[in-house]
Amino acid sequence: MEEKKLPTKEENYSEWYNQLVLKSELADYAPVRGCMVVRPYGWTLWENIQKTLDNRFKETGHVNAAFPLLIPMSFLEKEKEHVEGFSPELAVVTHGGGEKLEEPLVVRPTSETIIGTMYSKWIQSYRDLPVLINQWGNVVRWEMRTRLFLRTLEFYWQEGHTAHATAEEAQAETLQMLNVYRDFAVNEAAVPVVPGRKSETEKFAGALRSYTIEAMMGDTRALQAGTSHFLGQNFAKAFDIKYLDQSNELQYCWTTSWGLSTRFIGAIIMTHGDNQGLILPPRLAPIQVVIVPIYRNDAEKSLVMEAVSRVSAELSAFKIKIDNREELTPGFKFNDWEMRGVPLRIEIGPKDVQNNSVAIARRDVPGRDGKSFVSQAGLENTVRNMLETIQSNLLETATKFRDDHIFEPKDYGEFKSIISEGGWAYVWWSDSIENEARIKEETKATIRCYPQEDGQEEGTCFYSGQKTKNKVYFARAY
RNA sequence: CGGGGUGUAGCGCAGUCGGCUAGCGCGCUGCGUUUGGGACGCAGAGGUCGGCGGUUCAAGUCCGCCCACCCCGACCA
Repeated sequence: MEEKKLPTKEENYSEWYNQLVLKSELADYAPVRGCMVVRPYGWTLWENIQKTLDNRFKETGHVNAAFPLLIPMSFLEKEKEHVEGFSPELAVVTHGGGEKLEEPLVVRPTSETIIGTMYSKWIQSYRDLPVLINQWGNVVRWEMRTRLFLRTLEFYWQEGHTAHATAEEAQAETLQMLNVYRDFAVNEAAVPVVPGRKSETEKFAGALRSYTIEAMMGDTRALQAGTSHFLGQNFAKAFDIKYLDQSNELQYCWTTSWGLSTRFIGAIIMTHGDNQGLILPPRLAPIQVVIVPIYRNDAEKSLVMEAVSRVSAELSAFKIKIDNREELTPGFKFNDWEMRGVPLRIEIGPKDVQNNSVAIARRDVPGRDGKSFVSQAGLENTVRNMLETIQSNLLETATKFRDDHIFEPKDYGEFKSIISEGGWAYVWWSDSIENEARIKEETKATIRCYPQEDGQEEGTCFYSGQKTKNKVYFARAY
């Protein structure tokens, strides 16, 4: 069974990641370079992410809508920084219906421009505000180097676009949605993240301020797992989004945008996966419990299957899968479902029927230690408790891993060895675009975020030696 | 776009000082035995050797051009 074996995580991280995505049947390569086919197992995971996030969006007053895939080129050109930021990675449609188009259309890389255009029509009065709309969809960015889930030419995401009467309200929305992402990452995906503000160089093209949740992957590299942008009045002015306020004066709106993509699936894989394969957080897993029946002959089979259907009925509150494939041995199935990250496995064999028990194995605890025998009585509670234990254990393990790899270097020498040996540097930093660029050039590390605004304490910048109130995380990133 | 690498069965590969009918492992199909940690036996199916051109009695193998993909950089959610 050479084919099912994964490269080890430690020896070849990217190969491990790639094989894991392919073999667990989350995704496959598409016949177009850099594009990805999300397979049913992966898409179900994405749907669970969607449902969870969508609920949070609704709870915070947002509604969903759909905007076009194709955007006139001129729309993008209305905001200078925006078009400069995105033009290198645009896919452009030049022909339609067999004829050359008068104006080329771009396949949306993000929808600020088309949504802004619509908002300028829809918004007239302060009574129309705020507008709180989200869109689930796909976008295309012509990236040079791609990687399944992490960076593909086409990806699936949600993008929220809101318009407000005041800067304060828009800023509050930006931070609220950042917090929705943070909460989702930590409490649903068990991915510990550092929320914070992006540096000037790293911010979104056209934004006044960008915020991010940064996650640490199993190789200690950082991943931007979700972003929320305060766009100020940049897009409102470019797209003429204006309203009459209560004193009958014309004002520009303040807008925000925020997004989280299928990249987050990559974050889950790289945060929790081990040498055995995926480990999916119970709250998002497409299959939470797999039941593997074990029998030697028809007599045993009918006894066992009878118990299996009783147990599965008992567990109807969970997402369960009965693996009744006849042609495969139990041992094979154990490994198969472990590779695909199913949090709990229940084995039911003749002995269990006799003892009114089941064998239950935790994916997050490798080997025999994770396996125990429990009574069929009260199984629903047992399973619920174990899933919760797994969920919190994953978060705990990932948080410890992250914290163990964050260091506070005193000087640039220490900084360089931390970055090259694998870790994040948490340092005092006095803003300097030139110094930031030099550090990136020399170490490949970038500022991941400013975790706090307006710190009270003061320290000495590790690079320039100047006094500063800001601390930042530096890391190599995906 | 720079540097490196690979294209031979669904997947992973061997075969490359030209040579006769192109091979191995896994997977796939059928039958039988198996089944509590990646089962075994027997019998099968499956290939324009990435493409085009050249050299030769003879090309998967040598030469030229092209194409695709992967890895490392610059760019990015």
